Amino acid sequence: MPHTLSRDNLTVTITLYHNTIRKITLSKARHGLKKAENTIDLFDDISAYLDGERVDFSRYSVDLENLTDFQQMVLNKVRQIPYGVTVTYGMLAKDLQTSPRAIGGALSKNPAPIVIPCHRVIGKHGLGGFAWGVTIKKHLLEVEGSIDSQPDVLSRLDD
DNA sequence: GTTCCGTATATAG
DNA sequence: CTATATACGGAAC
Repeated sequence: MPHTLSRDNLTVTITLYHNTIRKITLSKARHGLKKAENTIDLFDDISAYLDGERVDFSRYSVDLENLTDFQQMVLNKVRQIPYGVTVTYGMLAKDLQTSPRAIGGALSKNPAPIVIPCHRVIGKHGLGGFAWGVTIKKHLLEVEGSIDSQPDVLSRLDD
């Protein structure tokens, strides 16, 4: 049974298994949906994060069991990217001896956005993709001060 | 600005 | 195994 937190036009749902994060999904909040069950620590951390606090999510464990070795390698690497820092798909590819497309493919399987900060991986030219919509990716980067903040990003665009 | 190709990985048939 | 699809990058036009 997933927990839901909704604020700032952003809805976060979290599925836990014991003390491990199974899945996190992000979406634009729909009208009328704004109940928050802040029953776990992670919600406090995510809420603080969305307030612009420099939160460290490294203490949380994420279930990567059903991913390939390659995908786990990429995601574990991405967890090491510090707050407010962005790298490109190409930089990670060079580091891991693979191709930028392969990096993107692995990131698209990220089960826990924010906790595993795949939004900090961007294209050399544009933002790149984001499984939950590039608008949300842009929002997260603005929260961290990585790109210039613009008013009400999430309600401006669709996906 | 566009289009096209090389690349690595995953998935479907 | 072959074909197809990618959250890319770079060259060429």
